[in-house]
Amino acid sequence: VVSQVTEIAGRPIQERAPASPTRRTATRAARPKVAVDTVLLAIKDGKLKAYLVQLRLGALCDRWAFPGGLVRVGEMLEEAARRELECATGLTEVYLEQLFTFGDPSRDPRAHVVSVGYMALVADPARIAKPASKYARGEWFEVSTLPPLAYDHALMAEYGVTRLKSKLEYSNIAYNLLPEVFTFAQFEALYELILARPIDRRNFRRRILAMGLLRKLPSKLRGAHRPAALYSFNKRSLQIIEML
Amino acid sequence: VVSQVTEIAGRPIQERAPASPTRRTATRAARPKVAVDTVLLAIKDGKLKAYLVQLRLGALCDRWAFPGGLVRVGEMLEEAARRELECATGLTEVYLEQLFTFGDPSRDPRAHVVSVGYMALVADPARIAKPASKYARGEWFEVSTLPPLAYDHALMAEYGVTRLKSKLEYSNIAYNLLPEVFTFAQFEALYELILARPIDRRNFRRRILAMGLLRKLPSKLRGAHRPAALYSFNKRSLQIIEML
DNA sequence: CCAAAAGTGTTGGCTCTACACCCATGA
DNA sequence: TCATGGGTGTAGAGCCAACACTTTTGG
Repeated sequence: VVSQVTEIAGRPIQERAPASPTRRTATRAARPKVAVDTVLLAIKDGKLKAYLVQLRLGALCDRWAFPGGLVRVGEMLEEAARRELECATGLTEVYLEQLFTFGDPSRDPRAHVVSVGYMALVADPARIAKPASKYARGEWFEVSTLPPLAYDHALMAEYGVTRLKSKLEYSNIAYNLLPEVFTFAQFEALYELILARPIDRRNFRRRILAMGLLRKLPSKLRGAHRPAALYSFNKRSLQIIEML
Repeated sequence: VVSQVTEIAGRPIQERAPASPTRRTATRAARPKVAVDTVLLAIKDGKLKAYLVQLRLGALCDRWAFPGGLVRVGEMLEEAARRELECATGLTEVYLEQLFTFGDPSRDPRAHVVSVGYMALVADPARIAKPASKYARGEWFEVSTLPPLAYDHALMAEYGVTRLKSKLEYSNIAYNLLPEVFTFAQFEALYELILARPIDRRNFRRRILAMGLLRKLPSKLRGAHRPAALYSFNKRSLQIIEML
């Protein structure tokens, strides 16, 4: 009943040259497509927010979704995610991390599209450019009150937030959400905000400073009150460290 | 040699390419394909081993690889992984968990195939059937001394072992690697084996038993020496618990 | 009675948590 | 001088790690 011939080795063996893709695909069995989608997160107005875009055209054109699109032949997954993210936001050089791959055939009503979900973080949510023409608009939404989302993007949002929460506890990932230089109060507020629980200031400060993650800068922030010491991360690359 | 019977019979999806500019399929340009590959792990002869298969045909036919293959249209990713795993081993009902998605266009020299990597665990490595005809043979290898692997499967193996190690520390995932009923010594040996470090028996036993993860059975194991109490897991479903 | 694996408690050090007041500045 | 947010220390509890001998059985 089942012919194994098609997939000897589980992979198409007769396709060694991408020379004549058109004619070949015409006769070939339909295959799922590959897309990437990126949950872009940032702190804005004291809230954890996600960036959503609205498609200009198509069946789902009035629904919000995360920026994403099909992966091209010869393209790395992360490269595709960066390309689509830049197209939607103008951002380059963001922190990017693979979340999970969503393959439910019904997640896209039009076709079977397997989507590799990414999480992206930016420190400065204001530095978003107008989206490219394929999108009608883009906007930041508080993650706790997202509008109805296209595809399975609500689930993706959950994965993103969960990953960020847990990674805050065992890595220095927070450096992606803070400016180069910040006060300790900002750092602590970030943790309280995203983990959604109060943190004892004295214990937290003692522990964090003891682990040598931050560098105290000579300058101070002058404002309406007692000046705050300024800090910056010693290493702006991902380190796995128990934070809490 | 191309027979689409499998695909078409399985779940035909009319791909009519709606005029959507975002995820456009209109020209049927070449797209990356989607595969799944599964790192199957088990404890055998007191070692952590992975199951590898050798392809019967194709360019890579003398290289070892993890069981896997292309995802069909309309198929869930995990479903595809189970199908390929059963085809290679006869096993059903294994524990399966998504690891990571590997998308390097050069990972498969023949075509751009994005592969969703899974980790599978079995308690009884002896219960492996002869692989289906597409494979020449299958064998268990110690994970520390794997033979040269096809594709990027060496990397996948690393992801699998790393995931297993870390998940042993914060979940009850071990129930997938032990029989229904076991002695505490077996349980502890599993941890020492996979984490590759000695564990203090008294501290470990006290902590584990205190967290109520295991149920002590009335019977005892009789052998050449002092009989050992038998235990079994209270819940044989994944629980996130700090174990170490 | 011997070999081999199973089973068991205590102590000291360290870490974590709880908790409240003074400080520096600009307005 | 006052309002506001920045900055600091201590003590008690609980947890964790280190550590070695006794028990039970089969041969």
